[in-house]
Amino acid sequence: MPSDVALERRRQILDAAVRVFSRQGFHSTRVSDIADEADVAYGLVYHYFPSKDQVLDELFTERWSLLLTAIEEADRSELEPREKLGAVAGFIIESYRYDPDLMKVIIVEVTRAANSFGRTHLDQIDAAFRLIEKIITEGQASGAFTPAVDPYFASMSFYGVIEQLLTGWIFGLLPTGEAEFESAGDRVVAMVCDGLDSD
Amino acid sequence: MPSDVALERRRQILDAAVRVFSRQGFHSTRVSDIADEADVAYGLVYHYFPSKDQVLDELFTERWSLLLTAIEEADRSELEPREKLGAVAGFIIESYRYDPDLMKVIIVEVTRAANSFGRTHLDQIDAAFRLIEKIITEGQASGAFTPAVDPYFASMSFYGVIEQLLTGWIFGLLPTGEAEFESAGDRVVAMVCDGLDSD
Amino acid sequence: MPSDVALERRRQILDAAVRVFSRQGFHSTRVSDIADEADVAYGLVYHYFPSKDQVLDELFTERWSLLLTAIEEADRSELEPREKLGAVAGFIIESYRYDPDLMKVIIVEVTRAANSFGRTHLDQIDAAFRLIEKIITEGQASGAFTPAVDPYFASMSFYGVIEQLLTGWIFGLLPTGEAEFESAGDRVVAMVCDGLDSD
Amino acid sequence: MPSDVALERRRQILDAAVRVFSRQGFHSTRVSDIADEADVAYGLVYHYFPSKDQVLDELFTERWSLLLTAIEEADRSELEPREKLGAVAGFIIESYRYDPDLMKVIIVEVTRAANSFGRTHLDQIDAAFRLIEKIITEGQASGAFTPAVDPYFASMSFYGVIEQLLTGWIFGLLPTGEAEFESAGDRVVAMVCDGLDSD
DNA sequence: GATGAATGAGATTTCATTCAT
DNA sequence: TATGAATGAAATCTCATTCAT
Repeated sequence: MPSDVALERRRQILDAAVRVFSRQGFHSTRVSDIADEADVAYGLVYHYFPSKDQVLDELFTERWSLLLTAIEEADRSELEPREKLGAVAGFIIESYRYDPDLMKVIIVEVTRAANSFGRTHLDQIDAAFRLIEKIITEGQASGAFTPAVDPYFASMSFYGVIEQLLTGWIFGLLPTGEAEFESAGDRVVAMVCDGLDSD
Repeated sequence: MPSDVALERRRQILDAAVRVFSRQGFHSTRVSDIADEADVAYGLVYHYFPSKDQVLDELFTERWSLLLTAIEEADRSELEPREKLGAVAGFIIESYRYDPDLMKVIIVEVTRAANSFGRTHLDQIDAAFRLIEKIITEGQASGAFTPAVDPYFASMSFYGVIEQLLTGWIFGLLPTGEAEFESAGDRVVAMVCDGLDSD
Repeated sequence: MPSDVALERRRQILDAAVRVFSRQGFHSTRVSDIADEADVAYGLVYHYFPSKDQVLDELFTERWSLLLTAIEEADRSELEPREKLGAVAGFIIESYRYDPDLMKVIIVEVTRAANSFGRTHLDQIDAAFRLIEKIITEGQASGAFTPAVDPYFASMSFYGVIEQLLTGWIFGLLPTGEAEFESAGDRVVAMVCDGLDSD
Repeated sequence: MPSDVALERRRQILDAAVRVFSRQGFHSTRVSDIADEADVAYGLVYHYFPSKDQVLDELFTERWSLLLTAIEEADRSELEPREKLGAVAGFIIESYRYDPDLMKVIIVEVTRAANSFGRTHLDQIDAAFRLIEKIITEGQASGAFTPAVDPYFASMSFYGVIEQLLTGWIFGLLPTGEAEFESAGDRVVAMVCDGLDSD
């Protein structure tokens, strides 16, 4: 039963880790950087986490489980299929708006890291794709979505568009700002649902 | 004027690097691993490349410039806009089919590596997005594509779908095989151009 | 004037330390291991002992002073010289029978540790050799023992045989059991006093 | 096929390790101490040895295998049983005379280290006891030695006396010098074979 | 060109000890 | 007395890079 102050310290370290991982990347971050950023002693990081890897693992899992919950909720809602996708996109975009550093870390260090963290968390990552797939399958059943596309492929495409959007923001290739964040969800949904072709 | 045998050695080392980078990831790969895989002496790697980073840089640049050329060629062709996108997607998919290790390395180690190689090569990466954007802009001008979407955003979405497709293959989430490679380009184009919505 | 409960706690910690030192060796034992084994809080070890070294120091001194007393008593007794040596050997063997972990710690961590605890406690160690030497010298004076051997050398030899016996038990090279413990003292004395040669 | 210079470097490091292990003890020796003493760069130690432990392992095994060979040779010789024991004692004593640091390291860090190196090398250690046992058994068969003592116990006793002698030298409790080294073997044999009792 | 030994800066991790409560 | 969080000084080991041959 960890005390409140202990939980606070963990949070302090996790938050600091997000900032330095985001700034320097996981591999260029030394544990001492995390400790310095958190303004705690070196060893305290190891008091709370067994390893540097575990810090990232926890950051990822914490946030990703929220994402899974959000997709499940969208799926269970009374929304139209297209709106469900909008809710999912909106959640991810809001996550970025709220804590861009954390989302940057997740996208840069985990979801494509096929030889390290991505492999470790593959089940969790795929769980999101499966949940989105479910929304699409239901949309196809209801006639909202075309049956012509494989729903799992469509799920990955949808996620790919969102991740590329965030990547654009991270790299500074796409503009950020209130207006952008507001409209981004709709643009993603329009892109994926309406497609490029005219008419 | 490097001799033929020298060029062969360079190639030998680059090809070996692709294999080990793909297998272990860039950070887990030691220079000695590259040398061992290439069956050359340790120091020879440094005879041909100034650093381990440069090996990856060269692998990326070599392949990415082919991609840029391919997109330019597609753009200059007489194809319909939608077919031009199909040509681009097809080129990337063929690249993966031909040398999955190399494409894995590029996607895993470069295009999202916002704090290292992705940042270094951002201009080259963005150049691809700009070329694709051009195709889309022209498609909008000709009436083939809807003017409702921002062409640069559409370009990134298009690329995001392809990269996610390859990521699915890399992680083993999507099936690979002749049939899949054959149809993949069309599926990407259909996804991006027709969208999910029925009719 | 430490309270009874305080003395109990000290004992609890010392006894736990014996078990973990014996099991893992002094260097592989963390202070937290001692605390865990003793079922007390981490910091309490430092409440009772100034350092981890001091715990071992105290374990050694406590037991070794009993040994010194035992040898002195044997010397002061009315026994024959050979029987005095038997009493000394018997005491050490009984010590092992009674608390093999403690004797293991003493032999493994102290009496040969020429660069650490053995050096620190050299006076106490040598005091034992001197007392045994005294018994032998008296035996030589009384004609029981041959004057041909240097009594200090003989003392060390006698102790060396006993320590090797215990080492054999510790390593599992020599069998342990009631019968072995019962006969061991006589066998040591026979070895040292009668020698190997026949007749 | 390591080159001559490579073998020389290994030797240089091993010899330096003997000196620092002997001076400070294994646990108080940092790898940098070995490197400094050998006058080589830090990393070179790891170029030749996978770990600090392996350095000690090699030192022990190298010397101990010589001891095993020496005991085997003594056993195979035409000497009387008592003289065979003298040859064994003499070899160990000469080993100490020739390289006291190495023998100190072996006795202090290995042969009693029941939780670390002693356990690891138990088979090699016991092999020595078994070979000595064989000499004693043969002595009993020939009538030279009394059948009253268990030969394995006698073997350990014999070794215990020698190791205690060396321990005495190491601790400075027993005088060293040419005369002592010369006579030591005979004294050990006299002690073990003739015993303490007069006639 | 080719070799692989040599270098040493740093990274992670451990853990004895201190200290605030 | 008792607790366990906090500290930070090492220690081991890695490995990119250099260099002598």
